[in-house]
Amino acid sequence: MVLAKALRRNPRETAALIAETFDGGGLCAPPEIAGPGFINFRLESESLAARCADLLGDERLGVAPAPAPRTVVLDFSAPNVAKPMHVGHIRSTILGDCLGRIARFLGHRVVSDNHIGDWGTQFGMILWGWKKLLDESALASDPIAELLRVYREVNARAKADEALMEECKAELVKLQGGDPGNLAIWEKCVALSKEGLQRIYDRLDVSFDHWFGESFYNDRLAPLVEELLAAGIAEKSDGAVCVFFREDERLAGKPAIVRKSDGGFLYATTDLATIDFRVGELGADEIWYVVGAPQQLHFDQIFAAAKKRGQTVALRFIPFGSILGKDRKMLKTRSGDTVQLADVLDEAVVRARSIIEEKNPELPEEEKASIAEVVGIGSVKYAELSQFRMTDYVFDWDTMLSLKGNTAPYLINAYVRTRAIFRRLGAGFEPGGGRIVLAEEAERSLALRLAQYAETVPSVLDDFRPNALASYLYELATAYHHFWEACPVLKVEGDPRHTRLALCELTGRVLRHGLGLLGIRTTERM
RNA sequence: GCAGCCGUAGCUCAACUGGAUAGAGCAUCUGACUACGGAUCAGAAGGUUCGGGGUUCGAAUCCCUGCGGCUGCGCCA
Repeated sequence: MVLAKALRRNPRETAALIAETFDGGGLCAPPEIAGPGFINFRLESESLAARCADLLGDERLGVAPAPAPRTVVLDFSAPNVAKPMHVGHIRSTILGDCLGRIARFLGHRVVSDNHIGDWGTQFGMILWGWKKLLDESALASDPIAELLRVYREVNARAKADEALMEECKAELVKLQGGDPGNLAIWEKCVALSKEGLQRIYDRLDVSFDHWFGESFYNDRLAPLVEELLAAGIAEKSDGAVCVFFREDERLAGKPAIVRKSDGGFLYATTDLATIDFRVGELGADEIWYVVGAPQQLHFDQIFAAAKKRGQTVALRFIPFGSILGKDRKMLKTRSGDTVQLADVLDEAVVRARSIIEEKNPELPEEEKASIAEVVGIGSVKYAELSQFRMTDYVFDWDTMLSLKGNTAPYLINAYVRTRAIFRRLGAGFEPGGGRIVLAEEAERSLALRLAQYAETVPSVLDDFRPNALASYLYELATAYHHFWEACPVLKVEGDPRHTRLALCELTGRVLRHGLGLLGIRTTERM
């Protein structure tokens, strides 16, 4: 129909012409024309069966590597130092990690860089609090919690006390001026925070190639601003240095400030310096920013400024919406605080554990614990990845840990069932154990689904939609359950048995692999 | 005020970027089992895709407009 439109011809006639001249070469039956001009190709069972046999021998499960691999610097997670990660960081961390896994699998060179907020105004308050409010023993037992307590308290006090706010600013100025005492405290804070963050990343199975935080760029900022001024890209305005975008209708009234009137720099400055570094030192062809949607304007400005400087690197902003509570407001605890990521993970594991306890109490303790970890963390990740990143979504334990529907437990369970067959069989899959003959409709539709993995995985990167992969896996699991109901495996013999074992084996592999691309582990039992 | 994102079943979400009768899950109702793991499956019901125009063979999707929600808008990050 697209072709007919371009040729300005009748869609049905065009379709008929194509259908007549098409030679399926044995792959599929003669095409049929339907509706306003659709052409339906029906795969022959033999070619579909041959495809399954190929997939069984293919570690990549049919997914072709990208024809033109790129070097992608992936900017995600990026929490602030001395503040705990809260649920808002969940999306960036999980989405970014997943996109990195998929890009790597497709053959791209992915350099993940955790651009942590380890420099900035918040350190004025932290330094003041460190000196006046710090509880050393609390710091020793739980550094992150103590840093948070201090930060919150100073923040609350400073809001109501202008003199205190000035003292905080003075501490910041000392730090920025290189005061040894403040620098030492700052370094200690950063080190402690990194340890705490790493523990969460370990649990999430997320890792980074680099942690080039904001402070890494400190001595590159002044020269950058001078260069911008010299090139006529930036200009002075009310004492500050700004980049204006007068030629751009949308950004015309919204300059990016790269140096404050007091001489300080801002995150726009850092972000521009960061682009230089990533292109120059990391060899980036593309930079992907997995950052919340509210930062849209900021990235529009940064990208426009980079373009003015002649940067040709492909800059991609990958925004996402907010996580809401059941009241449809930003997720908060009962006491009104932001919800901490570590608490979310703990609760997910506890809830998963109690479900396992109920369903399968006879499993060994140790196995129960590890299953609970996989299912709990997997559920949190899957809830995130299974929906379109831009929609604000409602955080709901019962939905994400449900054993039914589009959830991690359902998918992991489907995988477990594929393994159960072979456990019962007492042996692994034997590729030479017979012929694959797709006789039943449930076998055919499952095989078709399996063959579609090849096209589903690359499509995720078209618009950065992991939910497309999630939804494929869910449909695969559903197809497998239909097959399971309709086609007994171990009660038949010969080719039907081999065919069904092959389908179980392939389904298991695709589920495990696909969940792996989402950053979710599987278990053999649950 | 200006800009961005969003608005789909009672609820939570899809819809391969312009295609066929808009699909799932939850909740509701009806069925199947002494089960190769029922942690399952079959079925029913549920819709003016926020309203109104437009573009075309064809619109949830693109354009215009109104309404509603969220977010951002020169010296925080």
